[in-house]
Amino acid sequence: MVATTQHRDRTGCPVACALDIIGDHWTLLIIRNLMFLGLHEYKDMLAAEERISTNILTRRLRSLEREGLVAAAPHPESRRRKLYYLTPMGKDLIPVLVAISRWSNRHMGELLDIPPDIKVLIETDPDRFIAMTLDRLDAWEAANLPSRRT
Amino acid sequence: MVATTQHRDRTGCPVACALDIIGDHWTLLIIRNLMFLGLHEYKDMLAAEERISTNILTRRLRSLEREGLVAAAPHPESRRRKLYYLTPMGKDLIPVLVAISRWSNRHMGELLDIPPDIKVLIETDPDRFIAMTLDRLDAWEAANLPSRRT
DNA sequence: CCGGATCCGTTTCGATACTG
DNA sequence: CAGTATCGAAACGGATCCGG
Repeated sequence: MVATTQHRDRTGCPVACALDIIGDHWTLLIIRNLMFLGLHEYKDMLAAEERISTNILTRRLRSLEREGLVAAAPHPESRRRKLYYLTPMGKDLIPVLVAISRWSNRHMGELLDIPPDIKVLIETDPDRFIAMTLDRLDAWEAANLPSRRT
Repeated sequence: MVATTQHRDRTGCPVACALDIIGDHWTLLIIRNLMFLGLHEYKDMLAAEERISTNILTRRLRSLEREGLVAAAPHPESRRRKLYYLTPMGKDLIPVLVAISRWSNRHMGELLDIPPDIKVLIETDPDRFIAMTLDRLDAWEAANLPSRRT
């Protein structure tokens, strides 16, 4: 059996430790799917525009579950499907994603394709954007994870 | 000739675009070396605790220069050595690194090994920590890149 | 001595076909 | 439709070699 992600014996550096968990091409994209794009199912993420392949998606989801950033609940419509969602530890990455987005907006703005009002909001009032996003996630959880409403 | 980093034809998503540039295991560590650790030379980065290997370091430095996050100046003591430093675009990643560090502090605090006062500062007043860091970088540039003092 | 390029064995990734 | 098996492609890691 091969571990999906063995921690490299990195160091005590906060950046290095975090990168051991989120420092690959796909992990933050999955977090983004769950945080901003409302993609909570395997098939939805497969269909997302970056074209992740099936084994990679499975591997990353398992890794994220093991690390405690993502959890899965049974799907109400099917025993096989699952609803993936961010744990508090995963949701806590929102400032990272927002910082990354702001950097992209500043330095490769022409290439990007996001709604202008979001672009403006994220630039002028990132804290409000964060609060709105967290509210959305809470609402989703209240609607879809009734059993573990905190 | 093989490109050191071919942009994957990702999407217009700010997160995806940024990850095409900074989304690998080593790039952000090199940025960290330049931003926080004062490691401005090839040999210093090689000696840094994460043990990057020579070819990877070279490849990443070239990639970062090509992307415009890092630049190199001639070393005053040797024609062969170079002084690597962050461009404005590279320095602009500081909120990203700070956000990552804060996430690490919150979720894997016991594992980390950073000075307690820095840990407290970065948690209580990240903006001040950022300002201090940028001041340090400016001072370094004024001392080491006299020709391009802006 | 030092930056860094090259070669090569090993590991990881990724696309596709396939299974239950 | 979620997840696995397979296998070729790419990335990594380190030793070594080169040029100044």
